[in-house]
Amino acid sequence: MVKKMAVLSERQKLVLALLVRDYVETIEPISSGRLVKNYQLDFSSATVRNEMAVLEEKGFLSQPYTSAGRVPTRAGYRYYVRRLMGEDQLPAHIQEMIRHQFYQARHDVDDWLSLSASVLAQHSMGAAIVTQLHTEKARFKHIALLSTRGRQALVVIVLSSGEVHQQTLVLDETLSQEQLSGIASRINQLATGLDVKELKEKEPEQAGSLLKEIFEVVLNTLKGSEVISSGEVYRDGLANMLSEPEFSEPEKAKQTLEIFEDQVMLDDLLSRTVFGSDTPGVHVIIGGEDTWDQLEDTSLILASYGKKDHAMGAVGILGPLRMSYSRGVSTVRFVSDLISELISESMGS
Amino acid sequence: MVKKMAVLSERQKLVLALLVRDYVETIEPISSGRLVKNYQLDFSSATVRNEMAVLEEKGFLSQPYTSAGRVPTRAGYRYYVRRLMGEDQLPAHIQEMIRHQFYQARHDVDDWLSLSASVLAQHSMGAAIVTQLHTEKARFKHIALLSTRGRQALVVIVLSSGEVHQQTLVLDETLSQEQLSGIASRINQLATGLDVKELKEKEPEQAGSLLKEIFEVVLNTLKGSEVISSGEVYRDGLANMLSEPEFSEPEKAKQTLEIFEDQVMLDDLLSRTVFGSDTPGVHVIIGGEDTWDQLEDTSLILASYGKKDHAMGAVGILGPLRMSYSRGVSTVRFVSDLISELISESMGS
DNA sequence: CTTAGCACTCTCAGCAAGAGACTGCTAAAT
DNA sequence: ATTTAGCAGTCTCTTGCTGAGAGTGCTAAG
Repeated sequence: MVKKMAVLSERQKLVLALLVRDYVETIEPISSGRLVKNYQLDFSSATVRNEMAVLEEKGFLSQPYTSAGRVPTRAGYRYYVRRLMGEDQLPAHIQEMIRHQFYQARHDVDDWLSLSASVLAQHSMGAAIVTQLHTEKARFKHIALLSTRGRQALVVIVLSSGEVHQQTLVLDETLSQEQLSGIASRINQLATGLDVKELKEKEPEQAGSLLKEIFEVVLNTLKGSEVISSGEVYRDGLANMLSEPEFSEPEKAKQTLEIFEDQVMLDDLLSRTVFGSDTPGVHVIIGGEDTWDQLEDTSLILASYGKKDHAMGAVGILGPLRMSYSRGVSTVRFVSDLISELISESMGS
Repeated sequence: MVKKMAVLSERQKLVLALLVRDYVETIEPISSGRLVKNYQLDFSSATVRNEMAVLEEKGFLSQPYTSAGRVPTRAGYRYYVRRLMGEDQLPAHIQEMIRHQFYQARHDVDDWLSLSASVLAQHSMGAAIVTQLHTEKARFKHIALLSTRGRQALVVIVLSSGEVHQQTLVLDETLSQEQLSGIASRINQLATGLDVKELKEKEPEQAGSLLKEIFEVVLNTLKGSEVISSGEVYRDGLANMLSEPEFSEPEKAKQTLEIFEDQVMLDDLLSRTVFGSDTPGVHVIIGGEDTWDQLEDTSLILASYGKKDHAMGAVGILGPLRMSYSRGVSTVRFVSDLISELISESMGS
């Protein structure tokens, strides 16, 4: 589905671009005079007014009330991001700084993700989300059973993608670590390398209820992993986002917070954008794009990380419509590339 | 340190109690007349006014401006919670409902915790925090090494308390699951049942750099577990809290959010209250209690769960000063007792 | 010690007036 | 045909004022 986009003259594009940039900084309706003065345009404010009127008619600008300055509409932001916004690189010294932080957490992959969230939050002045997830057709690789305390046991399942699932079980009776290890190695012998279908055939008929029970857990894990769903989600910078003036209205703040907390929404969003589309790179979702009503006043900048054929997760930031898109895009791109790089490096050749 | 508390007449206590309750519901300054009318007091508004003046002088009430109604101060809330508030039980049908939810998640201990957060958030209309943590002197119990993908490996360490730690490592070379299992069982033979000190003596001199490296990880884990620190933290109901009118001022909202996000603060708070004190039960922290400046406009209701000698974690809710303390306390108490019960049950005899 | 009565204080909503900020339009200039 | 200066018109925002209402503190009587 390709949307028809109105054709704008060069000067109209210029006016729109300047207006968006200025508005993002000042959060105040921008007047024609201001634009001319601030950017030393070589045409007059009356001309700008005429162009603004056209831009308004095409739906890119709006006025809070008659004869106030203009404000970009959702469509205005979209046009700006897709056609007008230059693609800045993140300044070299900031790149260096971020790299440095990552190399310090060299040994723990989970740390990379939570660090990413923190870095994104910091550099975007907004809220950040980082997910783990799995899209590859899953095969069973390995299971470990660990006795923790009393009747509790921890089940850790590793899939061929490298993804790890775990779950605490409460058993019917207390079992020693040796007994659990025994069960685990039986399952490992039985199931290594199999996918869901193959696994189902091997299901033990009546081989002791516990073995069967744990087999069930494995099966469910594999089944569950066929759905695109983010596992653990790292969030950061909520406070940043809520200090944006647009969220001083409690209603909007609440709305946006619910998105931030709502895993289901997030999964839907990711599978329909970064993971659903075949164009790689950074995706910008502005005001819900007429698809997600709840996101009316929120924009997201998202990107996947990991290899194309088995993407491993997504990173992104979340902010008001009026956010610095160019800064955001370059930050998200840089971080997602960096994680991809670190991960592929750590996977050896 | 026992604080001297002003002595109040019975009638003053009554006025304070009614005022707090009424204010919590209405969020409006309470006038003398209103109190008399609403609760059919058998003395006049003038009398109430006199009592209010006394209460104000003692620091329990304040006026937003000359001749408006009265509002409780932090000290007022404290006196109310410690001396005046009755201890309601959670209504039976709600207890039943919550129990039901928990029994549905019977098999996964982690689910209990995230469910607790959700239940607390729902029933308190505030934000909820649930932590895992460890206080017992830790001994090593078991380790598992799992090959995930390429050079990445997952280290899972179980301590004698039943606590589980895990970490992803990036190895120098790709190792097979068999090789990793071999290393794990060597460490298990070597270290099972030992504490930090004993473990240090057994440290392998030069037995292959990988074995040594993983041994380091075990050591650090044990060391780390001597500090009181919450592990994973479950949060819920943020949106609830931010829809409270007192947080419509962005500054306060931000302040409180930072607490919600700040792990260090939370650890400090917990170790100095629920885990630091020898009185068991529910702790109410009102407006930071002159100790935590950031909590000026926030109250917390906290309780630990698990057995006394090896407490396993804390649950709590977080809201504005003007929160329903009696409801909150009974909810937190019920949930923490319920988790304790479920856990001790699942630990067998 | 309690209470009725009253003067006083302070907020809040409403209204009017003036200033300021921009726009839209028209007519002249390029 | 396009651009621009000029100007009337529109809308917001601030300020000051007024009257109503709510609630207190004080005083003097019960």
